[in-house]
Amino acid sequence: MTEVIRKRRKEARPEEILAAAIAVLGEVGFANARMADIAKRAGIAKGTIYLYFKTKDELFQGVVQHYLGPTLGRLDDLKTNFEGTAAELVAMAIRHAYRELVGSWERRTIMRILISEGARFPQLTSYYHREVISRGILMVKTLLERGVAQGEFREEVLSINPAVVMGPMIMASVWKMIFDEVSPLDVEEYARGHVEIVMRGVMKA
Amino acid sequence: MTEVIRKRRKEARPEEILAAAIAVLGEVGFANARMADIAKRAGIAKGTIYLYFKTKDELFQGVVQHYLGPTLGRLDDLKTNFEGTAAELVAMAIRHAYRELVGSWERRTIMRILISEGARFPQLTSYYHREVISRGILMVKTLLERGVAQGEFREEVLSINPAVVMGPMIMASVWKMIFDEVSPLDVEEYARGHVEIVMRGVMKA
DNA sequence: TATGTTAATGACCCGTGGGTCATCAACTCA
DNA sequence: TGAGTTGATGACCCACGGGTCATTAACATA
Repeated sequence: MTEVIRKRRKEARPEEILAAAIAVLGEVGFANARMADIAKRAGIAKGTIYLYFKTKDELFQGVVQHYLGPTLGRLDDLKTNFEGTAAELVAMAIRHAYRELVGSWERRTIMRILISEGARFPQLTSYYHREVISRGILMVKTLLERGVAQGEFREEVLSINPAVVMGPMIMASVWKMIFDEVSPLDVEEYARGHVEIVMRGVMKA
Repeated sequence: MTEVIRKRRKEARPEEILAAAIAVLGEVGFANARMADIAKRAGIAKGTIYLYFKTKDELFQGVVQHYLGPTLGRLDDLKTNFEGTAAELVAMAIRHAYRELVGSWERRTIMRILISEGARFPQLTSYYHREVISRGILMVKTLLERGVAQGEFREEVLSINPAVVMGPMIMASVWKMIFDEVSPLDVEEYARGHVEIVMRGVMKA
């Protein structure tokens, strides 16, 4: 008869549970993730999760907010504080976005689950769109306009859907999620290609 | 007491079931798709599905093969039979790919489910990679080489990962799957932007 | 019309997993 | 140190859905 040892850690629990949750979600997806497995990974009993999150759905919502929150806003700083050519700024922004979105296993996982389960979580989908996608698009738009204003970029680029510029990044994210085993992606090299083709596609001369 | 009317349609069943299956899969995803719903949509009883497909997994495999099969190979014809500038050919290839992949609800659905459930179907994932992705990449690579050989494209483009060129298309696909409700995508206009930026990014002068 | 064959049915079985709650133990404070 | 509070536990409950199979009815054949 071994004694059952319990630990009371009201403060630390939520974060521990979120960490365990995204780990399991990333491995097997939302539908295949069992609450019991998340609990096991967090080193607690299943019931404990329900002390902090009412349902599985709410736990997922917690995961999204926790791991997406810190990203937001950083991009904005870049563009206002930077002095230099628009070209340099664009290149820097793209690399930054790769680091934040493609380079983060957690954020790739969130994106993947929103792709698969998005219809069941419309509020999270629009949250993601509002906080990540449309911010990114706005940023691209702003940078392109700046480049045109400074005479570095062609004027026609203003008629291009800014999402096109972000496109290759999404592909890289998708690739790392599903094809990396069969054919690993060198993100560094890929990102260089992305910057290169965008720069050329956008600049005058 | 209404009579139960049964129809015997051994030949037509598999295709009817596959059609019902992809419809349901596209609406709710693999994990949330119930065999009973697929049966209902096909106008048959649940047990009937199992006369033609051993398991749910196998049914999904059938869906992928059925709706992906016809795509393959068409792209190849394009490049061998076409006489013209490499630039025209690239533009045409991109537009063609949009029509085939982004424009088809069924193929977007398959891609979405492979993203979410890919880990559970490694053989399907590698099938998709082999038959769709790496073909696309090879095609891009070939076209770029041709453009360089004909002196239309810059030589540096050969060092760019061809997947970058396909990237925006993947984004369009993802977008239509999850964000179209909150912010609908004009695929035509988006594709034009894609062609434009790639052409500029790739051509000399 | 009778008989055999087989496509089709749907009630049923049962493993699975989200969610509950009576019980317990860690900690507090008097 | 004893009573009260509350974080933690895990056995249990039960809805759900994949898969089965005895039964039924459509069609062929003679």
